[in-house]
Amino acid sequence: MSQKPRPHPTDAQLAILSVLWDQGPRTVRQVHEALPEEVRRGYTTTLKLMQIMAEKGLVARDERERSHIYSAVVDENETKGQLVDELMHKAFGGSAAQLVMRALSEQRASEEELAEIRALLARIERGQSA
Amino acid sequence: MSQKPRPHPTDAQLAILSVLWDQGPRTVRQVHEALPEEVRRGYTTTLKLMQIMAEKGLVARDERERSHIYSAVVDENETKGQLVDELMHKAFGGSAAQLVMRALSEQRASEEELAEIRALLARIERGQSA
DNA sequence: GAGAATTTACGAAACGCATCGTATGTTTCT
DNA sequence: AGAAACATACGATGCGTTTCGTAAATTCTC
Repeated sequence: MSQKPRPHPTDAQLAILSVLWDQGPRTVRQVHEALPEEVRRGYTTTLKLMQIMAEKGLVARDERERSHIYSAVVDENETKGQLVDELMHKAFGGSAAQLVMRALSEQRASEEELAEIRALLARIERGQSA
Repeated sequence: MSQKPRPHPTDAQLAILSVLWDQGPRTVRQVHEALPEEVRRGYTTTLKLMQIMAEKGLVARDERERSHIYSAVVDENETKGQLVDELMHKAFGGSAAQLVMRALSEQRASEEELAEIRALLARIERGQSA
């Protein structure tokens, strides 16, 4: 029950993970092409990053084919939760409410999104306890 | 119309800014002591960081006294908004709702906080804000 | 006034990460 | 077979940040 020393993903790594989360197991080439232009560099850069990520256990790779196939090891929700948690503590003293309020002020959410949030609130409220 | 190239604060810098936001203008020594133990290093480290932050315009300093007095230049809300915005784009495809929902799942908010959020939602809904 | 304490300034090292060039090996194409 | 395309491996470099040691100046204390 010792906490794993989880090195949280950097920006470049997160961009790669996002592709793998979205599209499932992919080759370096496929990931490279799928990266948003703003963050896409040379091919070997993507390759190197993914190799390092494999070393760190962020992704796994299947070497049976010539073009290795990479897949995300870390869980999408867990990772995003970590990032939120981190920001929450770094900038909002651990208060979820403050972060939420800032987020809602930052960018207008759509009607559907607002409805979703309201539903979630209701669910939390109902389940409350703790 | 050109956006200022705002170099957003790093973790160490954010910790310092947080002290200045909380406590107002302070000397290096005061900031240093106020830092949470987990992030506090040597005194000259804090000093150097604050000097660099001054160069970058994140903080201003008043040199009239021997112990210079530093104060935050960047706005608290704006900076936190930036950080939220950044995470929102990096990890949630720009969707505020997704970030909000993840944040609410991450850590239970208190009754008061939930009420605040509900109120904010209502306000957004009604007035469309802006 | 001498020595301790405090402060700023500054240089240097350590570190992590991103980026790329190049080498080397494999597959494909004609 | 030979050439071109493609893949991995790996070393090297650059960059920004953090961290600290040390020097120099000022203030405080006795």
